[in-house]
Amino acid sequence: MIFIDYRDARPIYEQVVERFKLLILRGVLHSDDKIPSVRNLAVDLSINPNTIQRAYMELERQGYIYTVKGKGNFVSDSSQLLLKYKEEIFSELRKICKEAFEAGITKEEIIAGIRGGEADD
Amino acid sequence: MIFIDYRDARPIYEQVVERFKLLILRGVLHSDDKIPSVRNLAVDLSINPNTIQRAYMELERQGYIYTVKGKGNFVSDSSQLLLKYKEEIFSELRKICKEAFEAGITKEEIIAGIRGGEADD
Amino acid sequence: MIFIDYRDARPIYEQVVERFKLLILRGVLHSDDKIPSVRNLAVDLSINPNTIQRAYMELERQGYIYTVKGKGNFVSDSSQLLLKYKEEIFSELRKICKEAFEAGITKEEIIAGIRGGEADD
Amino acid sequence: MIFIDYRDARPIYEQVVERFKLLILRGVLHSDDKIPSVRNLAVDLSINPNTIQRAYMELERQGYIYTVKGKGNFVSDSSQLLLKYKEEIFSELRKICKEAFEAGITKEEIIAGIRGGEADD
DNA sequence: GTGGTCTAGACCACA
DNA sequence: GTGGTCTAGACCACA
Repeated sequence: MIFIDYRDARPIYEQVVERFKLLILRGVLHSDDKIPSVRNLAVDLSINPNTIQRAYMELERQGYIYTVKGKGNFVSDSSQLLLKYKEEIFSELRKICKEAFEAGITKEEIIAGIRGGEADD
Repeated sequence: MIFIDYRDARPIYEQVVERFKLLILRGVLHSDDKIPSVRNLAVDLSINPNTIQRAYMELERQGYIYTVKGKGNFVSDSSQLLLKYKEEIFSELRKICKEAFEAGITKEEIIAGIRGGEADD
Repeated sequence: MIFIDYRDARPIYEQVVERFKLLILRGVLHSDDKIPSVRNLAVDLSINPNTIQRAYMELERQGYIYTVKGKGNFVSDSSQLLLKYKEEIFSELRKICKEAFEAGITKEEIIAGIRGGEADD
Repeated sequence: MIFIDYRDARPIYEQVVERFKLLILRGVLHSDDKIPSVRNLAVDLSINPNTIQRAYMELERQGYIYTVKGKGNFVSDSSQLLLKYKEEIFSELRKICKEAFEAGITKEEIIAGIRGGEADD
């Protein structure tokens, strides 16, 4: 369910955060589902529990999971999350578009680039 | 001409690289213009010469400037640069769009977001 | 009568303690009323009996209930309890006000904030 | 400037966060002041650098400091911070007042308690 | 078992 | 020197 890409330059905890966000946003994980315990996931991925702990802390801070001490971590009510995530994505997009405009790229060029670019992956 | 934002989380050398790229792409700096010496710029910005050196190395690697030993650093022929920069921007855009698609955001939503978002700056 | 909010960051036993305190202070439970047995409540709430046991121990320690071996747990004489509870609340309030004063917030600002804030619930 | 109270039940990192918040809010530390490096403060307080690191991360997340990699941590522009902190305090106050109201304590009692309570510390 | 905090210490990028 | 990430492992509160 969760995997780490060691060629990815990003820190491990950040990758873990992103994987869970996508699993939740795409509806693979549902509200109140229990996610793996810090220790279990650490063993599964062969990484240190502290790193998982940090990822879970961040997921909780961002509202994707909630923690019940002594019980485990659970998926939050996801209804609001997709909206928030879209806002994040759009904010990133706007930042890059701003850069693009500064370099003289037009809005139309960008839209054309996106129109054509989806098949890329 | 060049300034540093210490509140920006990015490393200083990266900020310096970006400023020069934009100055060149927007035509403020022209082909074969001499840019400040490593030492002068370091003094002007009150930062370590190593940091400027690194930024210039990166700019040279990316083809934005060329170095003439004993003479200084000069802006490259910019005709190809804008195309290359656009490719970089599009590559970043595609990366984010990919994330968006993975979370179930549609191409139309993204385009609408960009259409509306330009006034932001 | 008693419920648990798993999204509440506080430990479960603490939530149970608080619910009973409020039920007693607000007169829903009266002196010498029998409260549910540890086992029954544990089954009802689907939680570990140890957790209920711990909550009841804490309620007894604070004087809200008393235990009769072989009979069950009963609500204490509540006449003194409200006074004690008010003292607890005031102590918490004073702690926060102290923090506020340390940050330069004035007594008047606080009182104004409370005056206006009541409608919040 | 910073000290730890080992009798305080709160975690060390939380105490460090609070001390710095108060120093900044009260104007002891000013915008762009450098705060001690992670390692130095760890040595001074005889605690682990990771604990300080965590406190600084939290201070940055809350907007009290900003980090320049390789340079150190610096106090943010504090003009907005006091407002935000007041909101936090008022939110806590409202939560407790709500509890108080639920137990039948009146607004007047609370205000009287605060009026009289300031001298307490 | 489960998460939360902390210590001790390594290695990296950046300045 | 300075922060960022990570490992290894301890001890605690809670369930």
